Amino acid sequence: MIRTRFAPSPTGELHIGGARTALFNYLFARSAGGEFLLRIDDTDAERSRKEYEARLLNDLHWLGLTWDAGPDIPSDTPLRQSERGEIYAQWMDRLREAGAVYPCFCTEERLTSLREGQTARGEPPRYDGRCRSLSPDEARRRMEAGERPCWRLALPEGYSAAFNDAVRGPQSFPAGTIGDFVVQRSDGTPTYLFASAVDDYLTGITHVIRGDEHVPNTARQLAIIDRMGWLRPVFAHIPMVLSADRRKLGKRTGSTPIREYRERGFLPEALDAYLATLSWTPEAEANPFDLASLAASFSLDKIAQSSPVHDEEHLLHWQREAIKQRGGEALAAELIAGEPRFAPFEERLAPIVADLLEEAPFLRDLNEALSFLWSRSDSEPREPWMPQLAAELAKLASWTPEAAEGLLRSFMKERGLKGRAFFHPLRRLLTGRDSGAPLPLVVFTLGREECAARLGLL
RNA sequence: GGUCCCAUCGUCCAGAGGUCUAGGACACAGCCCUUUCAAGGCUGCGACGCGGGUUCGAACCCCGCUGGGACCGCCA
Repeated sequence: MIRTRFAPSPTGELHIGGARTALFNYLFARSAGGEFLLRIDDTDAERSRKEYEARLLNDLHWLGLTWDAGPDIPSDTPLRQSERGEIYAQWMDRLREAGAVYPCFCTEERLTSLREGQTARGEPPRYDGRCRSLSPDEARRRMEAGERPCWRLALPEGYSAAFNDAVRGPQSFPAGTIGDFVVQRSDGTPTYLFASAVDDYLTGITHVIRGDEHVPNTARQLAIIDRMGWLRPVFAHIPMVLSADRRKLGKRTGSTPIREYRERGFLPEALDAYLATLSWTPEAEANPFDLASLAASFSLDKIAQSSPVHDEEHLLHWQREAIKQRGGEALAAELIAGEPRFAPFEERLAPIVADLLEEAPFLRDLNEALSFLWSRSDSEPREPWMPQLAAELAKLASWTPEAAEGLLRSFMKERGLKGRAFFHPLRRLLTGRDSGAPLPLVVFTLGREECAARLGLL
């Protein structure tokens, strides 16, 4: 059974890059009839915040993603790393028993100057393995004296890692590229590298789909996985989404939180459809606004290897398409839900909404564009022919947009009025604006009485 | 600096040696439609980074260069 996971750290809000990683994991799992897990990687107690976790879940839900296991789903196995301390401790013991790790007493200062020296000499900065040669007795003595070491994985001599990436193909890391890395901090908590590998193993993750900034980590995690003799998951590193300045989409560089797009009125299906075009394209037959359809079209080997640039213009395009997709009927209902004053026009609202949504990509625009329905502008000048028009409108046999249009046209012709000379003052009076939906639709939506009232008949 | 990755219109994607005088979408420009602003329809603008190979033939394969990016934490 295919099983994927999205494992964000609750240290900030979900943004485009994270959402896209989550979506791809979701899509891949669903495309294979597998499971999608949500795990919270909060081993960094200092930076992790509970409120971010809640927001993460909220945003993910809003995007329409569902998971088969997650921190909000009751289970025997907690999916929050901060609650899995005992599990990591157990596996750390195994690592220790196997002699795969050693305690390191190096100070932060030494580590820093070590790095600086290496960098200055043009060497790759990495731990030099000094504490590896510490005798067990010495190590015990220092621990008993109160020193708190961190624990590093003892990389085999000449360790090099190779794996086959599902999107990037064969990858290899020459020996000597990485040094003995920390698996457990001196405060006893596991590092991401270790906790993540353990969890992926324990939860049966078959495919690790993540941003390609993690490629170097894979070599390290492979060292753990191989040392423990675990079955390796398939790794699929997807190109990171870049901001317009072509930098990593980070906290600082133009990474608008998903929450903000939501607040600005974007539709979740618009976000999903947009996200799906970043390094991937759904097949032509797929409905980009439907996650199931997207999933049916998804495949890892169709993911491009170059980094896409986040472009809000494109997002906006998908928003336009998505809102059209929703249709006048559904949108009219939402409009009323948000603004009760639209209620009186309920049964005539859909057509004008359908027309308007072509130019108004957001619900709030629709709201704005239609506010004339419940707010009259009585200060507009009335033309002498208006009461007569109102009278004819009142006698109209059937009240439909088509009938209204027919009457408007013939009335205009009979009076010898030119298009603009007729429509413009009418629009001003009826809506208080210079532009908007086609007048016949405006008239139809307002209704007989309201038209009569505004035209000065009553 | 080291390691790894990437390289098609301004942007997002197609393109898996001939069907490519490179296709679509967004943006932009023009035209049409039109009571208005839009939308829509049509047309246009616009790219295989450079240099070498391999091949009868290269956007697609190889090498080099250039450019861009990521990573090198007791962050994830």
